[in-house]
Amino acid sequence: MAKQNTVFKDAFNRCLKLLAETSSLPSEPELGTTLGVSRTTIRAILTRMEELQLLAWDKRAKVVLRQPEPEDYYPAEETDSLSDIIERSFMRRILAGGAEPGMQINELELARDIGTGTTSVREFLIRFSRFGLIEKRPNSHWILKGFTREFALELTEVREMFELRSAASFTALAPEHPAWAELDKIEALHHGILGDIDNRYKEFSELDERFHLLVHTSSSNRFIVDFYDIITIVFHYHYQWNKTNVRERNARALEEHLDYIAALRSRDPARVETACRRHLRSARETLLQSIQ
Amino acid sequence: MAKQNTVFKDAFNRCLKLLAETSSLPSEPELGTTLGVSRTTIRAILTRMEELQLLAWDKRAKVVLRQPEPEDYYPAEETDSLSDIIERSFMRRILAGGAEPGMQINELELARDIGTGTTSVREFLIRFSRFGLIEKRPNSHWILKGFTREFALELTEVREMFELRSAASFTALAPEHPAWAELDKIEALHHGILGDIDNRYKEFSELDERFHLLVHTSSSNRFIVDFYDIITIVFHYHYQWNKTNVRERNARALEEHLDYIAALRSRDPARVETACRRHLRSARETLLQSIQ
DNA sequence: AAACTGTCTATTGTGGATAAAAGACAAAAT
DNA sequence: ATTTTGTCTTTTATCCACAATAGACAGTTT
Repeated sequence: MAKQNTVFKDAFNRCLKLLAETSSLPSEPELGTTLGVSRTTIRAILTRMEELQLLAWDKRAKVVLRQPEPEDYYPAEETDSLSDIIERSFMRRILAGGAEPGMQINELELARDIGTGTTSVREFLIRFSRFGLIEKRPNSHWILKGFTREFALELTEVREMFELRSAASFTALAPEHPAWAELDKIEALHHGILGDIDNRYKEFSELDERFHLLVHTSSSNRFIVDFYDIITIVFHYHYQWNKTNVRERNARALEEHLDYIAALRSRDPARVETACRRHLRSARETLLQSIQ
Repeated sequence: MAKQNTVFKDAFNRCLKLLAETSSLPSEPELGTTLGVSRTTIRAILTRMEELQLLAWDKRAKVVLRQPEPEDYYPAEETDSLSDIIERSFMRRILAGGAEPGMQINELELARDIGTGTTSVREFLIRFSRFGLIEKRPNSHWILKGFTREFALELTEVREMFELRSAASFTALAPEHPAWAELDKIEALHHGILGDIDNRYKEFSELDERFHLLVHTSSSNRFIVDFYDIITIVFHYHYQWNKTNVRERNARALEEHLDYIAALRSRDPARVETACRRHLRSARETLLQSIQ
């Protein structure tokens, strides 16, 4: 099947939303910038819109003919990139199906299972290996090192070093640095969620990532920022399978965040360190609890 | 050309050395363990040795017929794995040929240049990307972020955090832990090289890696140990192109190491920290000097 | 003059094919 | 009863082909 046209389908769906809001579409380069794709893809989208009688297209004139209907959209399953599909499949496999440490991982079997070529699986595994959960035996299989207690402890040890350092450098940012404005927005969201915690506690996960990423980014160190990818993926999947006391846990974490944010604002190093340590300790406990 | 038989050729060459030392070779599984390859490869080696009239092989009997000659060996160029070749080629390219930050890296062009398929180049770039020197634009090229001063500073910042932490945990190792014995050996090598520094200063680079890896390993943290790969590759190539004052620099580093080793032995945290910091500072200076 | 479109080329993402290498299993040898 | 060998199957490493996507350039429009 060579390359899949998920980029086209996803951009097409997003373009339908744009189309719903105006009577004519802008120029091809402008659309390309807006949707983050090349002109080739834009032109494919416009062609398809013409076919569906959504648009009358003649050079610069791109007149909207009708509102998009639900059936004009490509189904959501078809817009996921192959690497996302492989990632989800793989994570489900190693988290669900009795993934004992030491287990062998077989590229070919994985590929057959997911219904994809070996090349893509292989590239995924190479990319994934930087998370420290799998290891390659050259000319042979991969080994699953497992989502174990040790893994969680090693991960959080580094996380704590990096976040303490980043939090310290955060206080040194100039007052006009955009990070402070972002911090304001994040704080406001915290209050918003806490004010309606029973209905909105599920929004925490995403906000958590946004907040910690902001802190890490202020280190201006690519290794620290890149490391946060590992945290993200681990917590992302962790949130999906540990559902005990989510509401209470999240409420507590939100309070800790607010304390942490106030400490950052105070620019008092000792206070920042205390607040940061307290929050990281409870985050670690939460993670460890979910393991066994 | 499908897969290259570099595993076979390399193992064959190593097997010739074994053959030179005995009158008959051991069993197939035993050879496999010794050379780190499967029986399939061992049997290919034995077959080849028979063809070259080096060996009379009949089941368990593997009688050496003559000593190997230089022409029995496969040439060294043919025993390098493809990924090693790609790595060297790539590093030469980005270090030599005016590698400005922001430059685009083209998989196809790189592959043509090296004379290999695109898949292997792609996989190399994915693996290499964890070193933070390149970055992928999805559906498009890679971008060289460059071996810049910022890169070196970010690298050494993390290195210092990790090494200080590792050095501290080193002092907590039980006296019977094998790391202490390895430390003894490393210390002896330091004295050996310092005693004949004019002739042996080039041995420093390898010893340096061995010493720091030992320290990092004592952290028992996979992320810290894995990070040392980045240091290794950067210093490896760094040593190849910065040749100014090598003798003096290495002599100084050896002295610093000895001081650092003595501090580790003392198990005095403050002393360890001082010695470690001093050495890391001068290592950073050396690296920075070579950049601009 | 600047931005846009038409057209064409080059590169990336992905499946498939194939030689090399690993490894499974039964029969044979110690 | 192990260990070794012969044979066979499976998997990995690598190249190649091709659709999707990006991107370049010249001609056209505002």
